[in-house]
Order: sequence, then structure tokens, then C-alpha cells
Amino acid sequence: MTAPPPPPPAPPGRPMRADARRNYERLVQVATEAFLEHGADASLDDIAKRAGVGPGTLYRHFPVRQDLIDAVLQRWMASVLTEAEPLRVAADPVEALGMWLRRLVAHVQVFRGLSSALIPPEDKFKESSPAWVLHRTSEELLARAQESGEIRSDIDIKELMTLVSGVTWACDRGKEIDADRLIDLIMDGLRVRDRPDRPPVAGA
Amino acid sequence: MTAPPPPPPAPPGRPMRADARRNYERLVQVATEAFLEHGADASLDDIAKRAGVGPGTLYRHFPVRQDLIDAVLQRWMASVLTEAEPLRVAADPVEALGMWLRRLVAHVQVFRGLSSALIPPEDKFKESSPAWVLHRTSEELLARAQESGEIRSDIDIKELMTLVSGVTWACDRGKEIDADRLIDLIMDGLRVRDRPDRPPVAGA
DNA sequence: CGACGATACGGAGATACTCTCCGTTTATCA
DNA sequence: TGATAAACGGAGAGTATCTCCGTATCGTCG
Repeated sequence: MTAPPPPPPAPPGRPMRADARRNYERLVQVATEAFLEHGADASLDDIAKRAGVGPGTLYRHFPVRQDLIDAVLQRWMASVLTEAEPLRVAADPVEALGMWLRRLVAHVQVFRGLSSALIPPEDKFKESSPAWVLHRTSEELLARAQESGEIRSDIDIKELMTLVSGVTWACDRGKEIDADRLIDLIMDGLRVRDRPDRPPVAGA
Repeated sequence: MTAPPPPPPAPPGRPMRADARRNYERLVQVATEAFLEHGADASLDDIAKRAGVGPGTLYRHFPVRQDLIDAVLQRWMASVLTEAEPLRVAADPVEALGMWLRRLVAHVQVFRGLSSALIPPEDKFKESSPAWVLHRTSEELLARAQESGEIRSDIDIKELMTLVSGVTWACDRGKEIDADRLIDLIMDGLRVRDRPDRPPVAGA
């Protein structure tokens, strides 16, 4: 919606044929609307129809549903990552991490049933996938928060993202749940505790 | 598999006809195997076939998928609740809560994709549902832990169950995630903080 | 410009799943 | 044993996914 979208999959060989490219763009466009309206399990044939192409065309560009979801998220992600930028250098890295997670959840919840995009099946977890980019970004913010000494160091990004995606999933279903509160709770769990039984040589 | 299963839905009027009851039992039996093997989205027609009945019979007993899942869980739940019994009176109610949540997650993970059973759509959340019973049990353990003063009181069972079901869901997908660790993290978040705003300067 | 080869299109249809309708069968009880 | 309510079962409608292949279009080169 904002920036000029990058050439879709950018195959190393020849550029896409004009009609192919046109259809690709149109499909992603229509899919975005469909996912917003009906959630991530919108009918694919229907999307093809609304885009004015045959099902075959859709499945050639996006062999599995996740590919289409990824293409949609690719565009959407730009705005999310923009929000991360100032947080990278924020004065309070712990607060920055919390803020990032809250924003992330809010963004993911724009599409119903899209939480799964955060932790796709292992074999689809390539560098190109939006999930991977989000992991990397979150990882940086986590690392910085950990360096401050206020966040426990025995936690890795995979665990954190698992928790966060769990929150988005659960909030998708049970309405009336305040996702921000759950994120705050997780953040509390992440904080270093002054052990009640151990003489705290804490900090640094 | 252990206790004599209670009469299925126990309609107030007449008892079930013998053949109806037989089919009901058989369906639940076969469904259990199918869910174990293929996860919660196993084919219902296939279950009917394997149980030796027509699809119509299955759908008469279980109009929607969740009804069949609930029936399966009803039996399975007995063993889960048995585990809760000693925890109700455990010396350390906080540890008891943690243990319960860990066991709960472990149990739910026996079936793939069954996390949703923990937070069914609002309108199916009746007293008869396994999810409701689990909520009530968890609620008691949470309350006891809160009374000890070690667990924050500004958390309700709905939020906690949302978090927990999120963990089971996420662990279903991304393999190689240690659910117990995530539960422990949540438990840490639940604990009352002795130092709300100030990093420890020194002892205790 | 015209034609050829590669690329992409599109839609019919195979397959799978859910769920319903209704004629037939079976259990129960008098 | 016969009447009646209860339950069965399977054909089939509706919907979704995904494939195959004859046809159309693009891009390029002579």
C-alpha cells in the first residue's frame, strides 16, 4: 500500500513474462482483501476467480497456501518493520522489546487465523519467509534487552516467538481477551529475578 | 480405557436404544484412535466407515466435530483429573499449579491439534464440555496459589488458560520446543514481584 | 514485420470432505 | 407377535483443493 513492492520471487533466470507478473500482482492484491475479510482460510479458488484468473494460474504461482500467505505478508511486513526501527535504538531496551511484541501481536491479529505465519512448518522456514524476518528482528531486540541485564539470558528467540504466536492464536479464538496483558505477563516472566535464595551479585 | 464410561449423553427421557448406544460407543472408540493417528482434523466420514456405520449415524450422534472431540476427551479427562486430586492439597500450592499446568499441556499434546479443545468458541462452552471442567479445576488451583500470596491476584483463569492453550498450540506446530520451559516462564510471570520498580542494590 | 518457441493461461474434472434427506430396518413393549 | 417409535445407512448435494493439458500469449530473432 505504500512502498513499491519488490519484484515478486525474482528468479535468477529470465524476468517474469508481463502477463505472469500482472496476474501475480493481482492475485496478491485480491488475496490480501480475501484474507482480511474471511481470515487465512479463505477459498483459494474464490480468490482466483475474483482475480480473474483460473485456479491453475493461482496454483502455479503459489503451489501451497502458505506461499500465498507469505506473499501477502511480504508487503504487509514493510510497515511492521518500520515500527521496529526506532525501537532498535530506544533508550530502554526492555520497554522497547515489550512494545515491539505488543505491536507485533496487534499487527498479526489484523488477519484472522494468521498466527501460524509466525511459526511455519520447519521445512518452509526459509530466509525469504516473513516469519524468518520477524524472528530476526525480534531476535535483535531481545538480544539488546538481554544485554541490559534485566532480561534473563537463558531464553532464546524461538521460545519467545513460540509464546508470542501462541498468544496471537489464542486471542484469535477466545474473544474478549486482552492480548497486551498477556504479553506483559510474558515480559514479566522474562525479567531477571532477584533470587530469594541466592545472594544477588546480579546486574552486569 | 480404565473406568466404566458414564452413559453418553444421558437424556432425561428414555434410555438409548441398544443399537444406538453400541454405535455411539464404537464411534467414540474409533474416533479416539483416529484423532491419535491423524490429529483432530481426521476425516469424519472415515471414522464412520471404520466404525462400520453410515455418515448419517455419526452426524446424528455428533452434529458438529467438536461434539465428537468432546466425547473423546470426556473419557480421557478422567485420568487428567485424577492427577489434579493430590495437587489440590499439596503443601506448596504454587508448585502444585506449575505441575498441573505442565501435566495439562503434556496431556493435551497427546492429540495433535487439540489445543483448541481448551478454549472452544464461546457458545459451546457449556458445563458439560471438557474444557469447562478443566477451567474449573485450574481455577481452583490458581486460587489456592493466589491465596498463598506468591501469585499475583490480578490474573484470572481465562487469561491463564488462554496462555496455556497458546503454548500447546504453538508446541504442536514448531517441534523441538520444550513446553515445560514455556510453562515455567509463564509461572515466573505469574509470581508476585518483590521488587516492582527498583533493580536490586544488594541482598534479599 | 512475421513467425517460432517458450512461457503462461484457464477451466474441466478428479479427489476428498462435510453434512442432509429419507426410505428402510431394527429394537422395544404390550 | 405385531405396532410404533427410534435409529440406521448411503446416495448425493454442496464446497474446496489441486492437476492436467490443449490453447493462447509473449518475447525474440531472423
